[in-house]
Amino acid sequence: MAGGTLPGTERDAPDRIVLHVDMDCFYASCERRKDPSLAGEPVVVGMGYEAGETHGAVATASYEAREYGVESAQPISQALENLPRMAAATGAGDVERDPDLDPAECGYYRPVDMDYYQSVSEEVKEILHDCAETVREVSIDEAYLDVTDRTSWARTPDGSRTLAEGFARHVKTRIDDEVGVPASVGVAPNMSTAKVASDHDKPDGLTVVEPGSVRDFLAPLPVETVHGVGPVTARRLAAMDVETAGDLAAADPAELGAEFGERGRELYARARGEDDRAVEPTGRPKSLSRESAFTEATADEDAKREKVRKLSADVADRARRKGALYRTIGVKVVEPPFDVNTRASSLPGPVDDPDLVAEVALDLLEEFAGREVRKVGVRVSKLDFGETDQSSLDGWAGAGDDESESEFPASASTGPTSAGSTAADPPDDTATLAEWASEAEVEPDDPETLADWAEVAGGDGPSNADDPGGGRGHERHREGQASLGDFDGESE
DNA sequence: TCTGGGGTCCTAGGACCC
DNA sequence: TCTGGGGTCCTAGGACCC
Repeated sequence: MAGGTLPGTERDAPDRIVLHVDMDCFYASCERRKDPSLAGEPVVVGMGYEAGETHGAVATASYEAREYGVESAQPISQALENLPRMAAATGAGDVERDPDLDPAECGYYRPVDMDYYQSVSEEVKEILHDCAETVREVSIDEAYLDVTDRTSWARTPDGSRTLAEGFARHVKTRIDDEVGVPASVGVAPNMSTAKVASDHDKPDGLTVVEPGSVRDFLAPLPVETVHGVGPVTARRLAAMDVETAGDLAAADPAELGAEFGERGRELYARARGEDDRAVEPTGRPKSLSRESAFTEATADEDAKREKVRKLSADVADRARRKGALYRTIGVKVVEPPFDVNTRASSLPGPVDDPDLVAEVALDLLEEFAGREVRKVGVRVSKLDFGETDQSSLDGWAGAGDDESESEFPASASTGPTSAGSTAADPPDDTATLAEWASEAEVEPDDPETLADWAEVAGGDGPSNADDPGGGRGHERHREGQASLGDFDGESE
């Protein structure tokens, strides 16, 4: 900081200027950029359904579509009741419409085109990084900017507005002009207030909350507008007679702490506009997952396993492309009506091994054999980006380039600590793998899975490769692991 | 309202160690 | 040997967000 400042006087540190940029109904806006004839029309972007189908859920509805009661997360079937689909001629996502319907009362339905949205998002983020030193990208359509050193809370000469407001308008206009999608922007002295501000006047809004007026701005708003208060918390707060952010700000923090733990105090602070968090650039992801619903609940083992295999391959592939090793592999199994189960198991060390993801995931799935499921998911976590050192030299060669991995299974050449790499790697590495194997033997916790690990870890690399579908892998090595095989449960 | 997909963080209980 | 307390890691579930 500036020379001569006394350590004790930092209380006078200038108020920060934080922008929260929130793209308006982003997917729908992207569809409009792709097809300008959709401008001003009701647009619904749906997930989990094919073009023309009625299965899936609404990802984003344009504001025009919202007028008809279409909401995010709504089942498409219900959205269609509120807003029928426009006729075929208008685009790939549309089918023949009932001739009795008034076209003026119909909407345009589009399936999610994530690659395209991602590319539009990157254009926006480029502008944001151009406008601020520090950008925290929260999601595909949302980011925080700390622009304290780019502008000021001072007012323009005529006193009509702050310089910060002008700066925010500049950011907003650039996005509109250069990318062609609308954004709402909130400006405030901290992140949580900026977040509320950006939401205050959507779409195409710009809300500035100056340092002295934060409490007054928040006070009248419904408590759900505080970031972190969802339906459950709102209901519990209502039972305590807390209905607005002002009520929350005036509540007894000790009571909130007793009722909600640390989170209660956090929400209390936010409602008071107190938030010291620095805007920090987005870190590495903590987990990667993929999930997929069945058209209708099924108990068909083959169907379940097939889906889990596919999801496992997708997740492993994504992890590899991101350079992530993972130490925990898990599944999610959703049973009707909507019971979410998760199971996970951790490996002794981080790996990049698609076959292992599938094996462990299928093992975990076995617990649900014979039960109806409506959705399954696969997740890897305890990610390790191998930030470390020298291993990158030879470990990186094959990353993201499957073709180059000729003699060993995919798992053998990609990660520094890949489980399959025993055969090829220096003694150093082998020692680690031997440890894993022995660890597996002394902990008969989850016999099948551990058998698999032991096999993979101690294993003859290439034998691991010839399992194209990842299919019935269990028989393959049950023999060699007699001591662990004893545990063999209901399967087979 | 019969519910899509991808994340984060927190809590609670159990295992295990000192 | 018993008892107690503290710390850490693990898994499962829940709430929340976009």
